[in-house]
Amino acid sequence: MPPKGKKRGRAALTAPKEPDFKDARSELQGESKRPKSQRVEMKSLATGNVAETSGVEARAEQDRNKRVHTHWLMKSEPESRFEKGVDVKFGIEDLKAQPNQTACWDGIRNYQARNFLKDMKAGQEAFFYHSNCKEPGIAGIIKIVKEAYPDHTQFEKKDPHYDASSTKEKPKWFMVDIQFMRMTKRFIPLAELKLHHQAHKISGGPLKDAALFTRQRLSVQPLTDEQFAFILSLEEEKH
DNA sequence: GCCAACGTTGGC
DNA sequence: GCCAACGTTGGC
Repeated sequence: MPPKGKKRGRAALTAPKEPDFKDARSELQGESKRPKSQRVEMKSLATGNVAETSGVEARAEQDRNKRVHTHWLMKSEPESRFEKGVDVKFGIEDLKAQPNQTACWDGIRNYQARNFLKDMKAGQEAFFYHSNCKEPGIAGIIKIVKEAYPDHTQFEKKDPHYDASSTKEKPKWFMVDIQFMRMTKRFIPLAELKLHHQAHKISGGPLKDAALFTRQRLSVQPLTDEQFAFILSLEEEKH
């Protein structure tokens, strides 16, 4: 099962300071747009009933455990691009070619994306999204088959995503294993999703606040049940 | 290849 | 702790 991972994803090559977890919380509820004072209050509410634990990390983990993200969208690049001499290409066809059609999702070096990886539960489904390519959009459906564990590439000096500031005792970056489920019945282009997003902003439809548009650069993002179902329904349309 | 969006860094 | 400069993401 443990797949041999392929390099993928784009991420900061530098090693940023440990982040601010509050911004990673409740993105879909638009919490980050609240005034600071309100955010602080929510934070203490969220942590007030956990007297035992302390520390930003532990609280953030508990906050995440309360969240109910059921579906995901994961971006990967299907066309060759070299990062520190290494090709980071990993399209859905590359996933299909892996042993067991399974791979580890390594190379994520953004805290918010990492936190979403940690939220993932085995069995949950995600869209496999092709980014930074001729035609960006959703190509297929994958399933989480192994929950978050340390990303080994952070310790490998030659890896484009090596992070000198991380230790095996306290790894900074995590990955999950995912397995190919199926191609979508047709490729669903970003341009089409964007049209729905625009329409839904007016009608109040499910893509109104989809992270794909509101968190433009996030490479691992949650979808609500409604968003996932809506996008799936687009498969049936003729184009 | 351009460049808007946006996350991170570091000076103050 | 603010915020300008910088670097990356990723569509077009």
